[in-house]
Amino acid sequence: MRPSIKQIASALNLSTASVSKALNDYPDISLATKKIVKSYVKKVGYKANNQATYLRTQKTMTIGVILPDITNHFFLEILEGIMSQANKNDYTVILGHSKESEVEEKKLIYQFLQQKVDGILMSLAQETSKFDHLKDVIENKTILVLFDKLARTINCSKVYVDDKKGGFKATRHLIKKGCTKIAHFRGDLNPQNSIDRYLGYREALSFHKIKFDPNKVLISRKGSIKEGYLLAKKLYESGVKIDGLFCVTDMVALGAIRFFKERKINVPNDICVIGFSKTMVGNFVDPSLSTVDQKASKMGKMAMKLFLSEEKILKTEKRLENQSLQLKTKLIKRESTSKVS
Amino acid sequence: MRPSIKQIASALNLSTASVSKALNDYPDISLATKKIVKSYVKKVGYKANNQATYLRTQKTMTIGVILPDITNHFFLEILEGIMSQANKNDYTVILGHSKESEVEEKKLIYQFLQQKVDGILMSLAQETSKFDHLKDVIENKTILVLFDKLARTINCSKVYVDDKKGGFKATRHLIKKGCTKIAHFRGDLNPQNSIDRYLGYREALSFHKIKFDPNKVLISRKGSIKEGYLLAKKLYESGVKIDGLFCVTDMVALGAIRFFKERKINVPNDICVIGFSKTMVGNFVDPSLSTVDQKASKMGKMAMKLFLSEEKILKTEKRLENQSLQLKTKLIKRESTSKVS
DNA sequence: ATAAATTACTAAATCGTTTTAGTTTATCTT
DNA sequence: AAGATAAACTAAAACGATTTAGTAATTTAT
Repeated sequence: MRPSIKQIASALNLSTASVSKALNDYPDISLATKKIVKSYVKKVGYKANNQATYLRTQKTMTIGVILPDITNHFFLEILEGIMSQANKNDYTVILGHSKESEVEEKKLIYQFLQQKVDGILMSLAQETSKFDHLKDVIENKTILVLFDKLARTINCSKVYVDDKKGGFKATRHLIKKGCTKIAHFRGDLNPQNSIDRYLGYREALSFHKIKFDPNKVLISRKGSIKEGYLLAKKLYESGVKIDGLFCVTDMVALGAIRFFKERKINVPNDICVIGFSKTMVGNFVDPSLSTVDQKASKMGKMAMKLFLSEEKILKTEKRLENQSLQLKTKLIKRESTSKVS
Repeated sequence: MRPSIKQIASALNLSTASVSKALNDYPDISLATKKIVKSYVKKVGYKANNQATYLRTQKTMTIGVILPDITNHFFLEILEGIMSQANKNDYTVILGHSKESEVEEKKLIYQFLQQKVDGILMSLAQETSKFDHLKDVIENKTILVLFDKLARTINCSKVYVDDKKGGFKATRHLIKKGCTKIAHFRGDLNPQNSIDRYLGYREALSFHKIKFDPNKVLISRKGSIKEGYLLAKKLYESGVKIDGLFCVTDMVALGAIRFFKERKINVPNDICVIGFSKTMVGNFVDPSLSTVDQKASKMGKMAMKLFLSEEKILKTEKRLENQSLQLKTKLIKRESTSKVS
């Protein structure tokens, strides 16, 4: 077992206070003893016990991360971004998986508060509609950073993507490829993201003087492949003719493409299809899927950076001061829209 | 801020000892006071401070999980399995990402030991060749459970897949489809997994009286899509004719298929291809990829269960007693081998 | 009626650190 | 040379829980 400060102190004929101070570079310890302590500590492999340290400092050097869907590559890239930044700054990451459930999300938050994490970085579950648990985080003087799916009304740091502009870019891309009858499979009404993408779609249409047709807009609630397939089928059977399709997520787009393939409708020549999110799969399917990159990894990195800067302010000024950050999207052109117009 | 036991004690005119005992159902506290304490605690929302509790109990109720590649869906399914079990048993999961690097792996282990996790569940990085850090885990009386990529010589709990049988099944499947000239893109020499898959391949060949041809075996070091592509090219240009291909991972298989597509070689009719691991993508590509399912989620679940049973023994008998578990694989037949023989 | 046993509590130590408020010794002023 | 200052340490309290050993009040046994 690793030695404690007490054992080190008695081995070096010093008080525990001096050992602790030497290790933390207090000015009232002589350079000579600092050297002795540090070299001895290195020799025996002493490491401070984090839990004990917390008791005095109230800092655990851990953050809690809650993801709504751990199997979604988008969130994993975010996680990757968070973790690499966390590591650099000696933070440990506790992971929670809300499975898009509000109940699980709440449980995780209270578990994390009990673990005394220094901050919680999270994306809200689809379901989540009440935000009391988020307020509790702030009331516990724990830093809260929301990313991707967030609550506008909560007063905390936020990182999100300019979905409207993203929707605009996707739609404009289809228009530039010569599409004039562009459908949109939008997301549910609840999370702001899909509303914004829809608004971007509308804006691109009106910007290019294309008349908006509500019959070309269908709602996907779950954003699954299956739903994409079914919506494409529904649209096809309704007799509405299209030559372009912008889907709220890559998964929905993949489902739609699968349907078109079955009906021998050629993508991109008959219909151009574009998704949203740059999921991994999109690169491997045939045709490869054009999409809008949300820069997931950067999002994670930024979320962690916002946490760090808030932590700094909290330390010096004893108050939470938050900041918001909007990231730009990037159009990824691939085969599913590579029609020559 | 949440109240401490001290505040609760003084509010109820009790000692901190009695409050603590009441909450932990000690027999020397009357039922009446237990009721009073518990209802009061519920009212004010008291939750024990985990860090403080640890100091006496030496239990943090956290486990550390180290994954070599967080972007690999296989490991995420394992993580999912671990986390759902962990949640059920009130454990918190700390996540580490070794990025297939031995140095990072070591750093994470020592970070976790410092955090005083109750156990470490991990899969080794490709690179890892020395195991001193694993021994340190055990010496610190911390439970160690290895899964997937493991070190045979380390005395700890293990969950792994019967790779040899898996390789056998994959190869036999190709043979049943009528393939007689079966190539194998095997993994590197280091991790046991790829050796075993290779041995399964050999065994299936000899079982079906097909002569082994070393020219049909190529080594993939990184297991990437690109490498699969290059190996297929290399084999093709070497003039060796094949009608079946078993790849050490799905990624390698995808790369190979990409090459065959470019050369207008039809999969599965000209060459049947099968991968290993059941990654997500395999289901979406065209043709969809046959593979060997490693039951990742179950693996995670089992890893956590082994931890829990070891924890139980540790608590009662104060010693580490480990256990190993081998899981069966499952053949997933899809389009890439759907030739009619 | 007295000793023994039981019940229901509490005081205080403890876990491993950090930090405040001293204390001792040496050094500097004037 | 006496008082002030500075340097280099230490004692002890504190963080928030758990647990051992002990105590007072009540009940039981003889």
